[in-house]
Amino acid sequence: MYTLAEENYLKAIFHLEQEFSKAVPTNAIAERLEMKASSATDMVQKLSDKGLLDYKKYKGATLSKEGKKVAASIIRKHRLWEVFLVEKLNFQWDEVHPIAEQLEHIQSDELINRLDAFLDHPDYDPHGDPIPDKNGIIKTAEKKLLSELDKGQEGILVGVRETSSEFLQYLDKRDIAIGTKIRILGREFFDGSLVLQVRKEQFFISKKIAENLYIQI
Amino acid sequence: MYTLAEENYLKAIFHLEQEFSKAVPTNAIAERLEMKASSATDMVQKLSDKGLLDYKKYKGATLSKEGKKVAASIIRKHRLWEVFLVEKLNFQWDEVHPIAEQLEHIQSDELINRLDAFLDHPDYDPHGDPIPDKNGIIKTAEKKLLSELDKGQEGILVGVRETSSEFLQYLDKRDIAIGTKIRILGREFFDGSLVLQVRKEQFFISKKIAENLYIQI
DNA sequence: TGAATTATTTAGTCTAAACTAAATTAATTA
DNA sequence: TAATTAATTTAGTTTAGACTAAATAATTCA
Repeated sequence: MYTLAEENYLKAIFHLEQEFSKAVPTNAIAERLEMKASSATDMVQKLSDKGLLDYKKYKGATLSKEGKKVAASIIRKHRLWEVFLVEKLNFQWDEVHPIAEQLEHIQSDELINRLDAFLDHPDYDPHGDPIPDKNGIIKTAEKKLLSELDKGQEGILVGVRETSSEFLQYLDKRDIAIGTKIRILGREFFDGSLVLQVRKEQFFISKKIAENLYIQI
Repeated sequence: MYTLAEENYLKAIFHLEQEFSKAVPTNAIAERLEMKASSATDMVQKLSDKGLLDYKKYKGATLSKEGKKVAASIIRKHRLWEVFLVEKLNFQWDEVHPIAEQLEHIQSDELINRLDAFLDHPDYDPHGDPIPDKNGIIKTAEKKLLSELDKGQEGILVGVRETSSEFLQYLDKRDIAIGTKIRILGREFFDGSLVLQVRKEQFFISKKIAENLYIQI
């Protein structure tokens, strides 16, 4: 088994690999985990020695097969617990992250299998993120950022990139949730802001908001 | 907040206080936690400095008011999670302890309050142990060890002292569970063994078994 | 391209929480 | 009660995982 610190590093590197689509700099890892760069270097070297990631000095780190497996299992646990918190305990979707952040480290395969069954084998967490299966396979749905759509296009909100309370409450306030249909009525070139049609209403949203909403067309 | 180690010490001392009904020797704490005596001494001194327990060198430790509160809250969490595991995830009562041992350290009052409500505010865990309320109050039911009953007496099994898998499975095999009615048909003075009536059947049980079953008359 | 800047690593320190071995206090027994 | 044994504490060590400061490598830009 792995320590809490090790698990947090593996998870962070997993997420960062997707952003970078290449080896992740130690600095990025440190920043993500709110630690000093030297701490990240230390841990990356340790995880590399353990075979959980491939690392060349000054070149950044990538997860090994085993590292990916561990990271995916932590993410699976995190997202299943989020579903539990929202579906069963009636938490709001903006409240669950910090609690799932703790629950994801509970060690028991049996527990997770049973939780998965209890929740009816969900495919997505409350933010629209896919839940890896037992083997760590993540189904990646076809989706685009709202900011990439053209005028006239429409689609369904299937996920959010940001998960801060502020952002999620912004959406709640406007009754925009996973599953909401959105059409682009217009776009402002100067600042990238958009005019949307949602149900019978029109919304103005900034580029920053549009860059944090995933749409399936 | 308290560290995992601190929480484990407080919980252990809480339980040991009930066995000793006086200050708990550091050695007993070390034994319970499977650590060396010197480690227990260190931690006891630290917790004493923090005001979580009263401790005089060579005299053992007792929980302070604050220490009791913290310990009770951990035990509350442990027992609520056990109910969840058995009632919702269909675990057997002999499987839940090690998982609850991890879950009890999750920090979120909101989570525990909602879990409590989701479970319909249970009063007892699957082993018959009372669940402390939010304020740490534990309702202690009137109960006796089966080994203390006289011939002819009868009562309901309301709890178990041992919670090892072996013991709980011993009971499962004989269909003895919390709520089962038990009558003492006879007792052997030589070895303290008992003859019981359970439903239509007779059981012979050893003194050791009888000393681990709590009965309400 | 070479100097300046930025990123990364190395070396050494700190703390929590365990340990071993030695010292000390308390309890037991001859 | 004195001597022996048992319980407990103290002193010093170890490890994980953080840190700071200094050194080194990579990148950028004049």
